[in-house]
Amino acid sequence: MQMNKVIDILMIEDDFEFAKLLGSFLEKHNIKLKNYTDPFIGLSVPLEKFDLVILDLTLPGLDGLQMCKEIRKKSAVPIIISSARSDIEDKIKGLNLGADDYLPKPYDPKELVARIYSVLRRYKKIEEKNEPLLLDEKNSTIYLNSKALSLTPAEFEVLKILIKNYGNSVSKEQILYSSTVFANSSSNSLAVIINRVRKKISSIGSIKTVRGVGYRLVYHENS
Amino acid sequence: MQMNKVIDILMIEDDFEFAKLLGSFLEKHNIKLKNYTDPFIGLSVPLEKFDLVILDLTLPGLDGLQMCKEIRKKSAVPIIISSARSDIEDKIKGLNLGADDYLPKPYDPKELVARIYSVLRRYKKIEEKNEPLLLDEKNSTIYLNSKALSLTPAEFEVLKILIKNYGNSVSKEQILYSSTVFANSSSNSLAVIINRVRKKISSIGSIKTVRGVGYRLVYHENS
DNA sequence: TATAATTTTAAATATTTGTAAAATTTTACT
DNA sequence: AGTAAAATTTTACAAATATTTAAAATTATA
Repeated sequence: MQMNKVIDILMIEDDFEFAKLLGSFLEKHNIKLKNYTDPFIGLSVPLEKFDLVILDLTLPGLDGLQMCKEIRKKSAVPIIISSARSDIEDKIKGLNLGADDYLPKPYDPKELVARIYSVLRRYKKIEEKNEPLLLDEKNSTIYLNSKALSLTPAEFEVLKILIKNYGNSVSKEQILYSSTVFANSSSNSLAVIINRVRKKISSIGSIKTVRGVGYRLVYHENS
Repeated sequence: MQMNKVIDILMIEDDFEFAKLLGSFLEKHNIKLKNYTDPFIGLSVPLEKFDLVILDLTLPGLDGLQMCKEIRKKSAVPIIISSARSDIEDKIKGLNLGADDYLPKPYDPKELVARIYSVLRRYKKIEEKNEPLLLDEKNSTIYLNSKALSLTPAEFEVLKILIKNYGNSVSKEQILYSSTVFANSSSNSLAVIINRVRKKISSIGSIKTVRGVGYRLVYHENS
């Protein structure tokens, strides 16, 4: 996996030797591991310095599940629980307390790396959404600079397809046949709707016509 | 876990009996499972209808990893790979291809449920605390921001169906035939009830009309 | 049975989509 | 460049569909 940025991970694990070994392995994968053998000290660390937390369940003095709960109270940082207890109930409790993954010990460190990247990929996807038009299909809503656009159903369908095919042009037929909304539409009716959508998104982009074919969404330079 | 909304899951699994069994287990946890034994048919399904995909790795005719790749090409839908192959290399490949989790078979279905919720929580597909409308079917009550809404029987039925189908639109017929409350209703009577429910939930959401079809519940942005 | 609450009906209003004609832009040809 | 044909856009209005209102009918409740 291609990665330019070093990933900072906080681990709470009382087996110091294991932590050291794991740390040097992760280093090769662009991951910097900071381990605390003492959960109380680990908890006092500023969590925002880290991209992810690896939590051992069998900690001295404090239950790892309890710790997971404590972390979730103050932060949404991704958590991977790792534990020698492969008890199903522990797994379920851990995941329900807000952990993102649960990895039974012993594990192959390569799997840990894959899971770290998987969790972070998931996490990032939510963070980085800087497109001027944001499609929320479940809510049938399109946000223009995080403000909901007021669109009629037909307008929504058209813009939805254009957003989904951003970067490519879309044929008129592709739009017309995409939804029952256009069940009895002539192709001129589509032109009318395109015209109306154009006005509504004019502040951030435009719909270029691809003559003889269809349309293509483009954003303005500074968007 | 308290849950309003039914979670729609697409599964690609050639063991039909297993799928059936799992489906009825998940049902108890508010999860609706749609299984396809044929990966090619499964791939042709509109992915945006589903909240998550469960993928079996050992499929006839097509490699599961290949399938994972195909899905990722067209969608960011969460994917959990489940496989009898507990080979580390497969795990790593799967996770690196964009899967969100990898669950070796055989697994406890309870763990699957926990992992489904964990993945969806990360995707913010499910609102943990801020679900503005909470359905309590046993007590025939709907809470708006934890305050009981005053609804007539017909209003309750309508809103219940809309909440349960949050994310999808519901046809007028589907509502009308759902309960004896509407035994002798014209479709205009439904419009009147929708109108009244709209007023009651206006602070946190709205009911969008799907022209020619029915209605769909949506929540406001800041809810 | 009377009263209140709820649902239904029907008519008025409002919104969304479709149509057709005019205006504009693009293309290809001279 | 100039021009005619084709494609696309715009406009204004018509048609279809959905919403709102208020009052009548029904149902539930005391």
